[in-house]
Parts: sequence; structure tokens; C-alpha cells
Amino acid sequence: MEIPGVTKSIVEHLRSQIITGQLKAGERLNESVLSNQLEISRAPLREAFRVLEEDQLVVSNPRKGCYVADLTQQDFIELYQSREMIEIYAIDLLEEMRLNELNDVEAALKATIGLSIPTENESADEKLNYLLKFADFHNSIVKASQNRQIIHFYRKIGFHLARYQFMYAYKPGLTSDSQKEHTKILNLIRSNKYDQARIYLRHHIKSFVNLMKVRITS
Amino acid sequence: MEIPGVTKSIVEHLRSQIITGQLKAGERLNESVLSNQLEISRAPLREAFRVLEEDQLVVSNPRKGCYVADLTQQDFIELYQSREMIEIYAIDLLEEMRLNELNDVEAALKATIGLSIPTENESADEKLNYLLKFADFHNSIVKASQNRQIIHFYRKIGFHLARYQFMYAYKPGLTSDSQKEHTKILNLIRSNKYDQARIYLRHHIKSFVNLMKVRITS
DNA sequence: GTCTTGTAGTTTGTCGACAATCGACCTTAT
DNA sequence: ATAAGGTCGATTGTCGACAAACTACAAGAC
Repeated sequence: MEIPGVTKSIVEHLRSQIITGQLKAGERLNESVLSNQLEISRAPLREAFRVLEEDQLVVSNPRKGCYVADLTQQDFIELYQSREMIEIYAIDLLEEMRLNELNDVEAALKATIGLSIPTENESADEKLNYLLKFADFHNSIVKASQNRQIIHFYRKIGFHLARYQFMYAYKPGLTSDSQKEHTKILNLIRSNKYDQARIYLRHHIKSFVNLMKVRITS
Repeated sequence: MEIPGVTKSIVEHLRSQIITGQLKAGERLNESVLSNQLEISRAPLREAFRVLEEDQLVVSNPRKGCYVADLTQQDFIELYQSREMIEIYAIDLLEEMRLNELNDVEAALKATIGLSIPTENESADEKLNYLLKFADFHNSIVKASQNRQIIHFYRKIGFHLARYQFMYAYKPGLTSDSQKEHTKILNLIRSNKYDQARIYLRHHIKSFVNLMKVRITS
């Protein structure tokens, strides 16, 4: 036998392939073909399919096979509603706990300073990594809420969000603004201005959505 | 071969066994034993494990096996925070959409009228069914929001909620109050008093949590 | 020409078997 | 007596093979 935990690594591999678009929406996932490519048997591959299906990154028709999940504009809207719901509620919880240290949030914010935008011809993994660094700011706020259920759900929708952003948002235009807005949100929470933080966060998310909408439709 | 979709039915079987406590928290899930009992091979069983693991109803230690997930009081608190977050936001969405018909909500509410409480010696499935009928009221509100991501997440945490309620809440005491409170919430939404609906819903959930806390600790 | 039916090839769903690892028990040395 | 180490059974992780179902294509009936 080789390394244990093949299923887990297959899940991560396929997930990043889907997010980065190397596996396209609607694409068929043939078990034999994939298991040959990845040089594993079909059993762990099928286990990976079940995980990805549960996360709604693939859909499976019984006796027909698995396909990469579609990517509709409606999904995009619903995902950002979910994101807004979670992040706003995370701040509610921070307020309730009187928690405003947020060292991890600051660390995530600092990690984005001076980050240069990947060019078109850089590898998919490079681009994805860049996106995830920015997403980490939002992740760290949700993590600070210390609600594991919500963190779990946010992580899941994070994969879908990354998928959209990978298609439309890894190009210049947003990052510098994001940086400033992230800083402002962090400062508002730190000075216990939770109401303002929520309002500003909502604004931050909605303006991003509007920007993305333009890109999607154009 | 037998019926297709064995994995799916295994998932549902194990899930209801876990919710009803026939499989207890922390219990070991031996693959050979279970596959013999259920008269299936280990392959679809392992696929089912991956699904349940993703839903956090089982935890898996690599090379050690799967166990039924624990059931801590902290989980209980976090689940009810999630529930509050989702249902309140669902009403936000209803308000945004100016949606106040809610025929499905009314249907779910009516389905609980005159429902008698299962006695101790009734079957686990009977008890579970009773609980799910009451939960359907809350489900139908979330469904009315038409956000599939949120509906999906709510369904997931619904299984965990059912698990707690099965342990502590299928006995008399809550139902008649719940009925009244559900009716009030529906009426508030219908008359476009969304703010009041949110406040009352929050109160409804929190009072239930407090009642459950007493039962858990006593 | 179109619709039906049959057939061959492909693909999924399931199974039993093997290899690697883990855990419990027993032995042995200090 | 306790701790270290080795051995054996039990269990997971993986694989290849078989059977059922589906798809596509072709031949034939109307």
C-alpha cells in the first residue's frame, strides 16, 4: 500500500481542480478514466465523489455518473447572501462575547499587504493561493465567533465562492479597495462600534457582488 | 444485484439510527460487523461513512475507524445559534422579497394540530416522525427564503437538532406552547410585521434553548 | 421517412480478497 | 513489579473482477 488517506487527498485534488476550472462545470467525471489518471482504484475515488457531492461541488445521477456542478448566477447570489448572513452574525457573536482582540484577523489582513496580483499565465494554484489569502480575512472573522457549525458551513461555501472568484475576480481592480475596507472593518470592531462594522461589512460585500455581477454578465 | 442506490439508503438508515440514539454517541462503527448486519459489502458502507462524516454525524480516525460523533452541550449551543442565525435571516429575505403568502408554512403548522405525544414505549421511528413534524414549521420558513445554500445547511443542522431533541424533548411540556408561538410568528409575517416576527422568533428559540438546558443539566 | 426493437459496448454498483497497520496480549529483562 | 519489545489477531485501506444497467447504433416494421 501507499500513503494512507488517499481519499482525502483525492477530495482535495478534485476540489481544487473544480475551483480553478481545470474541471469545468457540467463536465463528466468518468470513474475509470479518472482512476487511471490519478493511478488509484475506483473505491477511494467513489468515496471522494460522495464527499464532493455532499459539498455540492459535484452532482451524481444514480447509474449515470457524476458531473461537475453547474455554476449559475442564481447560485452566485445565494452564496453571497449566505456569506452576508454568516459574517454579520459572526459580528453579533463577537459583540455578545465582548471579543475585540482579533489578532488572527489582523494577521490575515497583514498577510495581504503588498501582495501582487498573479498574471494570466501564472499557474492555477498560484492564482488560487492569492484568492485564498484575501478570503482569509473573512475566514478569520468567522473563526473568531468560535461557533464550529458556522465555521464549518462558511468553509464549505468558501469553496464555491473561490470558484466564482477564480472565474471573474483574480484580475486587478478590487484588491486595493478590499485592503482599505478590511482595515476599516477591523478597526470598527476593535473600537466596539459593532453596528457600524455590520453596516460597513454589508456594504463591502454588496459592492463586491455588484462588481462581480457586471463581470459575469459582460 | 439488488436495488440501486444502496449507499443512499445506508446513509439514511445510519443517520436515523444515530439521531434516535440506537447508535450511541462515541460508539464504534465496525465495518465488517455493520456490513454483515445490513447484508451489504464494505464498499457502499464506506461511501456512506464519508457522507455522514461530511455531515459531522460520525468522526473518522484514519486507520482506526469511524465513531458516532459526540454530543456536547457546547454543540447544542452552537447549533441553536446557527438556527437563530438562519431563521432570522430567512425572514430578512422574505421581507426583501415582500413574500408573505407562506402556504407551505401554514400547511406545516396545520400538520401539527392535534398531534399526540408519543409515549415512551413507542418505536423510535414514531417518535422521530413526531419531532420532524414540528420541525417542519421552521423548515418551511427557511424553504420560503428560496436560498438553496441556506436550505441545504439548515437541513444538515436539522439532523443534529433532531438528535438533541430526541434525547431531551420528545416528552410532554413544549408542544402546546410551540403551537401557539408558531401561529403568532406566521401571523406577524403575514401582516408584514417583520421586525416583530424576528424578535418573537428569537424569543421562541431562546426560550426553547433555556428549557432544553435545564433538561440536559438535570 | 419515422418509429420500434434488438444488440453490442461502455459504465456504474457491488462484492470478495489481499496487504498494511493497529491494538492487545504475552514474554522478558531490568 | 514495571517497562520495553515482540507476536498474533483484528480491522482498515485498497484493489481487481463481475454483474446489472444504461447508451448508442443499427436493422427491421409500419
